[in-house]
Amino acid sequence: MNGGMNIGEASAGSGVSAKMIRHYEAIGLIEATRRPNGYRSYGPQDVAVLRFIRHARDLAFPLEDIRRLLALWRDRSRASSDVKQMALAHVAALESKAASLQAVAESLRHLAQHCQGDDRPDCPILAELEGRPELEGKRA
Amino acid sequence: MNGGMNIGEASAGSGVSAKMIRHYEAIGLIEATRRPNGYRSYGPQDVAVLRFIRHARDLAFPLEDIRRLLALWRDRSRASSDVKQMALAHVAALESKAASLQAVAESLRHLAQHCQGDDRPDCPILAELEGRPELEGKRA
DNA sequence: CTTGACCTTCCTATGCTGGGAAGCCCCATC
DNA sequence: GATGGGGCTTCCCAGCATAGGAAGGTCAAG
Repeated sequence: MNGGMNIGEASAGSGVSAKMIRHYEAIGLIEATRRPNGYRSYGPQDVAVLRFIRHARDLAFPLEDIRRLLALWRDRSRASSDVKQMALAHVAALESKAASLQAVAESLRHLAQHCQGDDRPDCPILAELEGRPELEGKRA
Repeated sequence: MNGGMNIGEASAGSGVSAKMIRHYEAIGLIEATRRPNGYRSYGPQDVAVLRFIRHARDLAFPLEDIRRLLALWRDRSRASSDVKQMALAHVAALESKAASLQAVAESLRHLAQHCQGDDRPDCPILAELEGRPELEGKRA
């Protein structure tokens, strides 16, 4: 017990898979000291970082955001406004995504509503997908 | 004018990028006849298929679903119930995804609400991300 | 010493789309 | 006829975050 967990223990203690821990290291999100035998070694502080990352992922922050959040987290002289700004921007992105999914679901549900759903082949859903030529030029 | 559009025209006429048309062919979603010089050639029917695909993508159907939708579309003896079932399952998936995004946004918004957002470093958002150890074992 | 659990790296896949390079084809214009 | 340019071809790479697996090293217990 020279004070260091192997990746498995760090994983169990943080809820981040060993696979992901290595990945986060590969992309420079975290670092790890190595034992003489090449094994990664983690201290409690490292595990705290991993937990932080997982929590942020649970809140659907992209890894690039997390990189900045970590920097803010470690910077004891940070301004909370910076964090809040990131959070709110992220909230906006999430809500926008949610709204557009909801909108699509909505319109598809309407289509389905008009579909008999019986043994006959007539189906407004397929008819809609088929669509009129529409002369539509540009796609987003 | 032996009756055949090149991929560029098919793209313009369907709203599907040439890149994607080739990709759809590569994954076996569509086919294409070739001219003697190797160029792909598309007829109006092919363009209709591409439009169908694009409409389905606009409704966020995954390509595997589209594969089945295309089969149903072509099958004149299909039962509309099959289509409706797929559509409703997809609607459910979309709404579930939207709801979870919304839920995450919600909780993050609450966190942000309690953050002063000023020059001081105190930030409940970071505090939450830091989190208590929680003894949490398994992650989804 | 063997076994087995753990660790290492490296490659692959997912789902959908875009970007770009290298090279061929064809038509119009000079 | 030669040249230019735009379209076509294929193939590779990128992202996002995660998981799976292969091949091999390491270590502790039996």
